[in-house]
Amino acid sequence: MDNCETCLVRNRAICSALEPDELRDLSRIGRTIGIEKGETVIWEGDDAPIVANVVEGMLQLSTSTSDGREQIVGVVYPSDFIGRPFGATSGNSVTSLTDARLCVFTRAAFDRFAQDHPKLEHELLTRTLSELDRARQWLLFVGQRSASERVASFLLEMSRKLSRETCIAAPVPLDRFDLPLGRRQIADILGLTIETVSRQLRRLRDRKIIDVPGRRTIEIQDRNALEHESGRD
Amino acid sequence: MDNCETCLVRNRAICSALEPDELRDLSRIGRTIGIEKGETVIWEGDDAPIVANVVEGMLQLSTSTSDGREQIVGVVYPSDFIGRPFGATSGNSVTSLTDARLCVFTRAAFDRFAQDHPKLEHELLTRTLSELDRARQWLLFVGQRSASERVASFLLEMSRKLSRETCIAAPVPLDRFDLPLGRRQIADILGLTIETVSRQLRRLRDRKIIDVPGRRTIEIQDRNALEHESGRD
DNA sequence: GCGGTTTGTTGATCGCGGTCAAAAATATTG
DNA sequence: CAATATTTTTGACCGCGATCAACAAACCGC
Repeated sequence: MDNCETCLVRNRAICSALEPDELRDLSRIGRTIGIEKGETVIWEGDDAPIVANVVEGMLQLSTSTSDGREQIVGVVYPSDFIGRPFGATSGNSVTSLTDARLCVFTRAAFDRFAQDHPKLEHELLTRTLSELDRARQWLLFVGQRSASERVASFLLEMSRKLSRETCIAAPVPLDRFDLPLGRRQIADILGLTIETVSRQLRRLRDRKIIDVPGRRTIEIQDRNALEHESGRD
Repeated sequence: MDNCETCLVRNRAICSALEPDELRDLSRIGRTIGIEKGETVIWEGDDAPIVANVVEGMLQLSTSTSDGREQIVGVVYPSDFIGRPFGATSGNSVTSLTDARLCVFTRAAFDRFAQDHPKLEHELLTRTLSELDRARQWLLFVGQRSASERVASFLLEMSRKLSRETCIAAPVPLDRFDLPLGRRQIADILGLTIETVSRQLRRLRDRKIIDVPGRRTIEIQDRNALEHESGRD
């Protein structure tokens, strides 16, 4: 791998559990790759040969029923870990929503490395436990939230995530930002149709809670109202 | 703890990763308790002081929104592990759906034990990864399945689970069984109302796919048709 | 600039499953 | 066993969000 010292997610990814010399060993078995929007890096049901850290970008995890319906089961951001170590086949596909960069390892090499480094395994365990909690939060979202709540929550989440990425020191949510996703992708993530997303955005605009000057630009005009709409998570 | 050698889940719970002497050490810090139907053993948001193996019975994991709506995010069976080790607060409540028996540990003692036994941690990690997959399957269920698919899947699942419990050697699904749950609980698990569950059961009965001789008794008359209704998972 | 394509918006309609209300079946108690 | 409480079934109705269809706007190559 190129250079862990300058890595954007050095302190937030699983690597943070390792000492400098261990990190060097790990870096020997990995490499970073760039992937472009829309690419699928792991296929559901496959005995996926890789695992990876997300360095940059935004990817979706999706599962589908035998008759073709698809459900987004999660979204991952920089410093998140993707793939299924330790033998089992991956239960979901991983597709990039934006251009992205990953720090990938062959699963075999990663598994071996993990077995020898309990600290890494422990870190992976706590992360997986958190991931499980997030998945269950998502369940609440999909199972209980109305369309308007979903759209409002989504906008707030994006406002947070986008500020985070640009400036680590000051995670102040942005009131104006460009969506990195199209309506189709937003709709998929929220489990709605693009028409419903569009209508909800218009409703929020009519009520002067947000403004949508360009199709991809969002300006939050009344944050409190938006939080209220979201069901105050 | 009383007696790990005769424990019903000795070979299926996390304990299976341990050698006899290690198991003895673990057993020193745990104890089995009986709980009755409806009891909540872990509260959402609490800094839950315990973790446990399920020995007998069936429990639900649930999360709720700030405004009171509740979502069942999982169901656990014998040999499953519950609770949140390593410090974080529990993201969901755990409530027994039937009378149950748990093998409980204080979280502090369990955490310490796990740190000293990487094998146990590894086992816990692989289980948590599987649990994550199950949660994401559940997401698909809640997000995409129609009421009839949900009810059909549920009946098939119960038919499998109930046979498993009675006879480990021959996991042949039962065609006739008593539901351990009332309509209210079934509805909660499936994310439906009791009325809808009732109507779907009647629809299946009318079509001679199942029979419901007593309110809690189910007899599967046409398993293929039922599988077809379930969307063939 | 202009056609063509993709992406997003708006409108009309429909169906699933929720809600409310009441009846029926079953459990529980004295 | 009657009397009450609880659980389940059934019916009537309604609203949210999907679907289908048409239109508008941005993007693209030339």
